[in-house]
Amino acid sequence: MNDLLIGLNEKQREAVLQTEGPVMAIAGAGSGKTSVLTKRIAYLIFEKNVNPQNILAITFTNKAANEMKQRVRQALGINTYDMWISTFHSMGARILRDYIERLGYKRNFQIIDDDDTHQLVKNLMKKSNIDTKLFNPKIIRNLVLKMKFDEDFIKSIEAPINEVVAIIYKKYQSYLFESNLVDFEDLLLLTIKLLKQEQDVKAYFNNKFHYVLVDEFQDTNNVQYELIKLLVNENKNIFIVGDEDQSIYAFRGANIENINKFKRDYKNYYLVLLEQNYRSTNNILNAANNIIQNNSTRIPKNLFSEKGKGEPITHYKGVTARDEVEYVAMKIIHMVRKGYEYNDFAILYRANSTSRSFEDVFLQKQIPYRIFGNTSFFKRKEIKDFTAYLRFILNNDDAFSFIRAVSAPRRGIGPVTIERVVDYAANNGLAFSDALRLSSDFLGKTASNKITAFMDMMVDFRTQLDDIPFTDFVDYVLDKTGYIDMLKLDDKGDVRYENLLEFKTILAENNEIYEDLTKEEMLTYILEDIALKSEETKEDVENGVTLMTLHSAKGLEFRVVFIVALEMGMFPLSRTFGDRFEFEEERRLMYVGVTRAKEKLFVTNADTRQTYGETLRNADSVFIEEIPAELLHREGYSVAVNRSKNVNSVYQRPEYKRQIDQKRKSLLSKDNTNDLNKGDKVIHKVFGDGVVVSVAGDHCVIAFQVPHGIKTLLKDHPAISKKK
DNA sequence: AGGTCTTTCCTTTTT
DNA sequence: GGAAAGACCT
Repeated sequence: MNDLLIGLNEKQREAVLQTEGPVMAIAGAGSGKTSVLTKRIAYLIFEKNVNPQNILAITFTNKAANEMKQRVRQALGINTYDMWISTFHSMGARILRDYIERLGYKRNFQIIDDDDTHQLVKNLMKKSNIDTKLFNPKIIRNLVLKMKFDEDFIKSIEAPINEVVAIIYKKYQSYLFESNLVDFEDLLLLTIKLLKQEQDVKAYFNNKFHYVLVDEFQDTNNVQYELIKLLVNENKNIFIVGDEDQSIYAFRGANIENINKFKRDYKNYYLVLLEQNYRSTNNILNAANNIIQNNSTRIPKNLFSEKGKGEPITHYKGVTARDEVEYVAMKIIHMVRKGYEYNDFAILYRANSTSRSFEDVFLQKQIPYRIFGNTSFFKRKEIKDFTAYLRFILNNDDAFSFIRAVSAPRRGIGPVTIERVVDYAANNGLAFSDALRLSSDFLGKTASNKITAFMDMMVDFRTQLDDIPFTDFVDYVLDKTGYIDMLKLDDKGDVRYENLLEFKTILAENNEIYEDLTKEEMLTYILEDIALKSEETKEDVENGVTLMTLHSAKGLEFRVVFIVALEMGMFPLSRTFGDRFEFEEERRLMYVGVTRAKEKLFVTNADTRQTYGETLRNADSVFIEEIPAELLHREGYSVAVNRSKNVNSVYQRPEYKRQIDQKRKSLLSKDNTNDLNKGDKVIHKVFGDGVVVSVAGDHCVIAFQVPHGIKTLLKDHPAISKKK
């Protein structure tokens, strides 16, 4: 048994050995948390003879769940197939798949993602004659989602928005139910409803899960907390690991208060503090400690390590954002020559959109990379279209998928016709599928013939699904629907076709995993997987630089980390400037980013950057300034400006000087001069109304209204005009 | 209904 | 600057 504990420090051992009763582990960044979790699972299984099926381990992201599975599998040689190591949402889906009929849904429910809910809310608003200009669908959707968590929430919304939210909430909920669809929130809320309502189901799971482990506890929201509480049985064997400094999901409702709730609900909990860091050098940790101590609401804590000081942190400031990217690429190439692997590098950014410029340059310089994030495979149009077909084949009441499928390619059934089917169903108390079948009763001949033809095709597909292998099935559907012909006219058709081929592979692979199920069940599971794992990457790069958001970097580590686009407005985001709570969350994100680095940290930014197609100058991020100067080594434009000579500076190279001079000239050539003085009111094309704070040379500082904040801009920029 | 041109909106972050 | 929605025409 001692093998298991080798390499653990005393605190870590406590966290592993204290198996009975509630345990709270406060684990600083890099303190070996994952290793503790895995070893705890191993200890339960090997030493306490706990059946793996009696353990529930919950994580936040798929990446974390996969990592834990892999660790358990590899390090411990345990098959994870029957083990419940999953995210909150996939756990919910797994429970609901077996019991959702008790709540009136059908077993083959499908999960719709956030993009879909957005679309749906918008459609419902239009249908209810609500002006989407007056009421932003995105805001309405968010309020509807909040109302799902708590119906009383409506009371806190002001008129007239509350009325809109009330109407849309009702329609949204019944639309999902009628279509047998479930959104991400439902995965948690319906599970809670189920466990509360059906005592035998609750008893089953309480009896099943003897040990519950929750990773990243600081990120739980109230609903997730409630769900955990329902799943933990009277033995209260619950183990939570968390670090309030790494709480970065408040925007999604994460509630640090849950730590206090835990203390109240599990009074005799055992506390373990893991403060020793095994990941980073002290320069990096000191930077992290210095940054995070600027946050007002936290319990002071200092990470320490025995790894020595290490290298200084490098701040590079590029002339342009392109220059910044080139620098990063150059550094990577140099370091690879010195013996680093591409895998050792991570580029972390605040917003997914930043990845684009890195992709461009990496492709050009042939630096292999892996990108995690929203340009997800499963969010691509062709994949969404095709899954819409699959979903509709399984469930003819899924009006949402019908609309998508029937319009790709276009086949003469447009919004007006669909609307009439939906209305007919609603007015006659029919299911959507029945209304489709009865279309000749209420539609013109042309329209109803088209619908009938489409439905016949779907019936055929349903038969073919059982009769032919998945790979052939995909070809069959693509061919019969005319999708292939449509792609031939699309200039991106080739890429789209390749993606669909990739999709075929995914189906084939899953075919093997779910071998003993019927085709329908198989497809249902696969579609569920796809809905929940929106973050799949193209895995084909074995050794590549990692590109990801700071959010998805949590829990990971890299020898070399670049935190990029560190400018006021970019990171921290300008919209957080006015809100201390949000601003401190940005800082925690920075803390997470910094503590990902094992050996070397680069913080980079640029003097000018294209945003919304305009060139802006943003000030350096405060987060750079919060790193003590003695830990920082400066390169690039910041040096050029501050000390005016540095041979390493790319800015010194004549071609860059020319570049930026030209850029400025071209910006100013639009015959725009603004006679601005402190206190003048201005209007900006993108940022709206603002007040001039100061003017210096060709630049000025303008304070814009809340979402935008204070910006430094070219005074004569054509987007700025003075208000009379 | 559907294709093309024009305008608008956009950048949080994840399941 | 680019995607997506809207306007306008066939």
